[in-house]
Amino acid sequence: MARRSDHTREELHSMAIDATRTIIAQEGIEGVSARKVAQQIGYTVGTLYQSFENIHDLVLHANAFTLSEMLAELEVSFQSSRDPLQRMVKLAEAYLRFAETHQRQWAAVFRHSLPESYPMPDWYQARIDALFALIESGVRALAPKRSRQSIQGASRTLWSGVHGICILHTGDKLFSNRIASAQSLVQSLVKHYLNSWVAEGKR
Amino acid sequence: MARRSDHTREELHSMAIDATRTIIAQEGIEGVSARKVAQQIGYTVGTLYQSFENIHDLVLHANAFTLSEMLAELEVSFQSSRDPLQRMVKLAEAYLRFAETHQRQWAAVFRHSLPESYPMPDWYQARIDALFALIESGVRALAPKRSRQSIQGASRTLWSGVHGICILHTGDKLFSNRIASAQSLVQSLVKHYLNSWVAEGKR
DNA sequence: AGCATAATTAAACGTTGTTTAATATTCAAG
DNA sequence: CTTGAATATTAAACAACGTTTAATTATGCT
Repeated sequence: MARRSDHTREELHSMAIDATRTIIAQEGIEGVSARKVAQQIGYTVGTLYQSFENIHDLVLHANAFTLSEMLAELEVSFQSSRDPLQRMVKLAEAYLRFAETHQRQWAAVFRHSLPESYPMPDWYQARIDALFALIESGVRALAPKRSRQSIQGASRTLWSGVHGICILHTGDKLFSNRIASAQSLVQSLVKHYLNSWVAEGKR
Repeated sequence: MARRSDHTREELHSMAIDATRTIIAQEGIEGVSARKVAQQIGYTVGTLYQSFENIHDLVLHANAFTLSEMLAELEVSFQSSRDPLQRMVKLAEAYLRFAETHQRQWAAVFRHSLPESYPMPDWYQARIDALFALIESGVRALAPKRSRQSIQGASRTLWSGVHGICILHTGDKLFSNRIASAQSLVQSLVKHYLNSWVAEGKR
């Protein structure tokens, strides 16, 4: 039996999250189970339930980690270009690249649905907000004069679109990418949408 | 015990699909289970497994039904306007409206992931192809001179975008729609993207 | 009527998330 | 130190899940 002095509560917590992330990376989110995680960290399920409310809580923590990783990469890409439009293209490409590189982790984030009885925690929502804040700042640079509402709308429209391409690209096989690579789709979307949206603002 | 003369194989098949659709509509795809479906049609699980390979097969049939319903509605909307651009806007709006109206059914279609050991059946893929064919025909009307490749790319880009908006809207985790309605996002996406894409073809 | 065929069921298996009571460990007070 | 309260950990249980099995029941054919 593992002794309680072997690991602190905090250590246990992060060990479980790490194990969950490993399982997701190897088998996808469907492969995650309380028993499997427990076994991987050398404890039993009961101990796991001392650190996490339920399995959703655990997966949510693993997914939050993924979101943070992604945000870090996006921020690097964001800085990689000075031209505002090019910056948005780079950002979208980085988003797609992350989805491709960390397919299962990324899928876990956006496929995992929690029961309506279990509302999304604030600390998790904060990650998503940070993501959209980055996008909005990029869009704002393209049209500094436009209203906050307008910028928010364009950001959400654009990023929903980028997100949609990533979903249909990585997850399902809605289209074979022999015709057009996902990257070219993303480029097409960002350039054309922002092109017309910026022009609208100058009319 | 239900007698086998009570219902033909075909009746059983469609009874099970109907029951599945009802459960999805009421409780979402998470509420579907073999036992629940079996009980609702007055048989036991074993009988269900005589009509369907596994639970994925059953859900797939229910989802195919949903896709057909959606396609029918989209076709009506497609005809509702003569102007090619307006037609695409209507099409996208109809897609969003369906996603809103049949939230759980629509979510079931796009959240259900089948194991990689179980490839998507042709009859299911055919539904998706029909959907994209409709979209492509609308895009082609906007730029008849452009290459098949180009039209396919634009169609997929655009519809991935529309799809993404619907996902983030109905899941409504990502943004509160008090700023901009999903409908306005969809309109914005379709108009601006096609605007610039069509212009590019005329350069 | 009787036999073969097929449909249906009840029961089982292994898995899941979660809870429970019992046990083991820690920590503080005497 | 020892004892006792507090807590961590475990093993076992529960209900529900997908799926398979053997046994039973209904059908169709000769």
